[in-house]
Amino acid sequence: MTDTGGTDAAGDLSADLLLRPGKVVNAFEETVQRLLQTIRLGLIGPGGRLPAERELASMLSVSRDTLRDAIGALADAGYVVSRRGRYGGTFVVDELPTGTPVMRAGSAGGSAVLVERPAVTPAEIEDTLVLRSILEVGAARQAATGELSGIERERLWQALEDCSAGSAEDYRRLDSRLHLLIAELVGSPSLVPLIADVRMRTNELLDRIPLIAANIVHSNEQHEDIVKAILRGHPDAAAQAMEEHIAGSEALLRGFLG
Amino acid sequence: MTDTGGTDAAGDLSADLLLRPGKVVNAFEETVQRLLQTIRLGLIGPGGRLPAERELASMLSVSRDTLRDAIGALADAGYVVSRRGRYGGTFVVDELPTGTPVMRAGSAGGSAVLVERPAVTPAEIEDTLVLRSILEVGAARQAATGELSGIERERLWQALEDCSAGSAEDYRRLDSRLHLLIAELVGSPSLVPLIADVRMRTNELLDRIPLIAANIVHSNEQHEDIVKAILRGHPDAAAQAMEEHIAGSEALLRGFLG
DNA sequence: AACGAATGGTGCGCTTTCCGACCATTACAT
DNA sequence: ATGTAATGGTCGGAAAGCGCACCATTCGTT
Repeated sequence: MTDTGGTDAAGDLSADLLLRPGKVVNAFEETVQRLLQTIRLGLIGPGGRLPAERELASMLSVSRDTLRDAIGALADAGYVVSRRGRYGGTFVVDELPTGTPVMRAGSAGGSAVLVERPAVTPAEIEDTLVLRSILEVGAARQAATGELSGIERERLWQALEDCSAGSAEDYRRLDSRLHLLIAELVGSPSLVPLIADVRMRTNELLDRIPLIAANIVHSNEQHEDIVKAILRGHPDAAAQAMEEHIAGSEALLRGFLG
Repeated sequence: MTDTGGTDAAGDLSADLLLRPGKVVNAFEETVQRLLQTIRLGLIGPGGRLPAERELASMLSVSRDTLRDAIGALADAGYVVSRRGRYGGTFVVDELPTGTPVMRAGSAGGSAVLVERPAVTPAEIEDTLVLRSILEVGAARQAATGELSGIERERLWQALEDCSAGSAEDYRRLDSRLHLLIAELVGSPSLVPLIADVRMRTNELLDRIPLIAANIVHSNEQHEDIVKAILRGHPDAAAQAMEEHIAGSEALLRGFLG
């Protein structure tokens, strides 16, 4: 076992918790997950167009080949379609496939396909929910702390209205969009990917339980409380509203999956 | 520019904020940073021994070659020494080198060395401080929420005492250790690397400003408040104590670097 | 109808990383 | 002394990823 040395008396600590893989696996799967995030979290909606391959590869710091492999996997899974020629590009399909996709090595040719995710442990559920609470509540509080420009206030209100007006099938995506916008308004670029990631994990859990119409109505009311608190600049109120909002789906998830 | 599609009216959103490189650079530099974290954050103290190369490579999900390159770079920089033979291994040196190390391509042979970090932008400072506030305050609150075992309470108290008793030169490391232990006590494995990372970033900033003895005394008093609040199970008190603690170094950093 | 620009599609060589096997060294056990 | 187990050190082939150049297709413009 790891020995933390003798200079200080403190016993062996959490060294193992830091010595873990950084990147999930390889550049290819990493890229697939990234693109899946932008699609499933609604940052690029149905019918929307992805940046050109060369530009996108540059954004993600991967080679164009790797990016094309990832796009190919997403195309096979039915998430995107590519058209070439001028004003062509890669587009998100109108109706997204259902189910929770994850990667598996392809059976032939060296490419890969998307398959169902196997299972989820109670520990992973708890991990996700706790982390989500910390990040989202903290983001709401910080968003209400800083000054917001007129444009930002407008965008926030617009996202709230979209979320209320959207149909049930669009709800998950529009909801993610609103939460992600709040994270963006905090003004800490590092925060956005973290919340995006934890929301992806949360959505995977939510996909396993039924969607109840009454919950949507309730969520929309809470969204309004959150947005109002942020716009008024009340950090504690925003944090509390977000906490209650989070607690709702936490109870749901613990009830169905715990 | 990215078009988010026409199905919903919401304008183009933060797509760019998600489409960014995942891993910092390559496996080698990633590994160096990881090892540097465990050393500089005090998870493995001076004189401490790293896990065997084969095991460590497995932990970090990199090949043994890459790991050895990273260890070699750290050895060149004076952080570790390797001894071979039975009961040998790679050990952290007794006196850590000073300065803020970062990677640069080696001049010969394909290896690399550690050099000084160039600069830091105000935006990056703000990003780090905001993220730190969210994570550390949230962690303190959550740590005070859950039940703690006797062993955990003991470790927490021990870390607090170590921190108070440590000399000025050890303070940064022992301080990080205490904060990281709090994160560990939350029980959300995903949280620990996040706090470790934001602490590394914070420490890099703190290394640029003078260390004042009075601040250490003050910090230790605040540490005691935080730990007591956690042990007593008062989430709001723990959060507030942590917030005040954070605010201290925030003011310091903004004053010197802002 | 012809041209040009933007885009996806394809092929090739180079570097990095990975994987497995084997060698060299050391300290403890016998 | 001898043996053995655990460790760092070294080598060679395989795979993944990268960077670049070039091809093929489709649109708008002229």
